[in-house]
Amino acid sequence: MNIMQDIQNNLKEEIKQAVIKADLATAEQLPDIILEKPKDSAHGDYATNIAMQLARIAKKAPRQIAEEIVAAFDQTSASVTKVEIAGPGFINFFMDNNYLADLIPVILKEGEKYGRSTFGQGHKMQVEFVSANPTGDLHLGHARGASVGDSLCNILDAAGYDVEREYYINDAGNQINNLAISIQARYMQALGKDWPMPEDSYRGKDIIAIGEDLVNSYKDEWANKPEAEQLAFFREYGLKYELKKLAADLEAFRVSFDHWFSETSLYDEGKIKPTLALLKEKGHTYEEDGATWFRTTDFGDDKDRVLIKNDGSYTYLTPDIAYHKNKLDRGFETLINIWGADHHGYIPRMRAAIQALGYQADTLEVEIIQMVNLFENGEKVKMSKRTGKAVTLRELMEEVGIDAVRYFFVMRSSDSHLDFDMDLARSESNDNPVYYVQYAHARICTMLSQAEEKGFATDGDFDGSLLVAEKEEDLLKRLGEFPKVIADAAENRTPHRMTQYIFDLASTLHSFYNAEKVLDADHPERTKARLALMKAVRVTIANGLNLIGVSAPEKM
RNA sequence: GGCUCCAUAGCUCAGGGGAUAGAGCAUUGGUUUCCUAAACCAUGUGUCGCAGGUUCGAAUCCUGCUGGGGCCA
Repeated sequence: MNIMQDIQNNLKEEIKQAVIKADLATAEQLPDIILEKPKDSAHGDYATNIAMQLARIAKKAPRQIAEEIVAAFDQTSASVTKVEIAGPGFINFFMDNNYLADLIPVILKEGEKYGRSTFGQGHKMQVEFVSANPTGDLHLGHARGASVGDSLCNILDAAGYDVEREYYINDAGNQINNLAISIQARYMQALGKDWPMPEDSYRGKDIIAIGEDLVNSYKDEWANKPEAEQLAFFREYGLKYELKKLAADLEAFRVSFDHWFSETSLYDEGKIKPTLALLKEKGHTYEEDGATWFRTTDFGDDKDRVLIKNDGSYTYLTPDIAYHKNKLDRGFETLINIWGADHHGYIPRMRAAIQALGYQADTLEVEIIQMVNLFENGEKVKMSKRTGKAVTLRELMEEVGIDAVRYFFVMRSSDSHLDFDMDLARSESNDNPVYYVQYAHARICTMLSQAEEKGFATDGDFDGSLLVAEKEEDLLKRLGEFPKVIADAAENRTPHRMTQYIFDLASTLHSFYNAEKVLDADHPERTKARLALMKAVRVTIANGLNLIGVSAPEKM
């Protein structure tokens, strides 16, 4: 049930009828009625530009058309109290807002389900995100990807899509060999040996810890074994250790995956060769210079790509194609990959692969997450991956708290660079948007418990018609928008809109709080109605916070 | 050199064909015998990077240019 949607659909239908009745256009000619919410409330609750759009079809001036529509418009059945024509031909509608209070029982009944809809119609999608190599700690970029990906999944789910979250483990490539030699070096160093870090080694703190762990468990047992045996062991040990740590860090960050997919399994289960054979069979490959090429230029890539190098080994692309084929074979209708900006160049060839496999190009969507810069004391924090001096997700969580990190990373549009202000995220002040929103929630909780203490009735029927103050109407309107905000954020893959919404809702609540008194013994009935409204706001803020993985504290 | 993201208030950013372009912060002033002042109210702020084009209408769409980030060669 979605009251706001019903009201809007009804209004659109009445406008349509009026246009036809006024003989301005036939039902076939009529474009979709667009209702927008004017920024200025003096322009009504809704406005439509239909008169301007019809100017060409009806061959009349927009304002003239608007006059005729208004004359034919049935206000009563559209729940409209006033209609105005304004500007170049906008028709502004002022709604009879009595229905608004009806939202409250609906919200209270639906509780944590409020906001959910069937908008996505169970469309099967898979979101692959983070997918960091198991060779080190998660850093800032992964953290942003994790926040955005998880929030997006929550939002898609709430909007009625059927979503699966997947993490792709790059456990087959050369990076795992580098992990093994890095661990070997740290192990030897932990034994007190003079062993320099190899050229391509990983230098994160986690690898040092692994070296020390190994010495504690095995003393120098592995130092004298044959090289190949050593490296195989370090490889296996390191992979297990890193994966466990990745999962634990993500879990702490309130991100969990439905499926961890191993690259190695593609080899073990023989998925690579059939994929290559399929591409060849469909005529998308050719041999040149001893290598096998994929003709991605047929699908808009700027040059063809090698699949099998002349030494017989695969490029990175080959298992990735097999992986995406596997995803599609699993029946997902849409694949969303969330990648860091450094991978954007990879999109055309992946898209080409999807098409070569016989799917529409837009079956694969790639959301690019732009870079994060960390600021502390007004200065950019310098980072270097090579030397292991990157700030890790775990450090960030400990430093500023999970709620702030999650909120800050979804606060901005993904395609903007993000300046992460450590001092702001840490600050327990009104500058900090996380606290601002959480405080609104806590504030309501306090009111509700005070109400109990003071003996106000907090349950049962209430008279919604007593909610007539301007700030009450503002709150109700915002509450009603929630399901649509979720659906819009899902459809456009823009989780940052959720932070905007809950910030606005919190702001409206704070404003109401300062203007009106809720607990008022002189007006018991109004108090009852306001308490019901407060509960509805509390539910909605909590649901909104939950969608972005931020807690809704009862006390602050 | 190719590709890509970005350019909007002093700062950080929303807005992605519609009316007088918004928010937070910063500035200045005010609000508490009263439900949490982590709050509220008031206050000024703009060549929407530049130039063309499409449109009844462009910050928004298209092209080019400039500047910055990133990736690739």
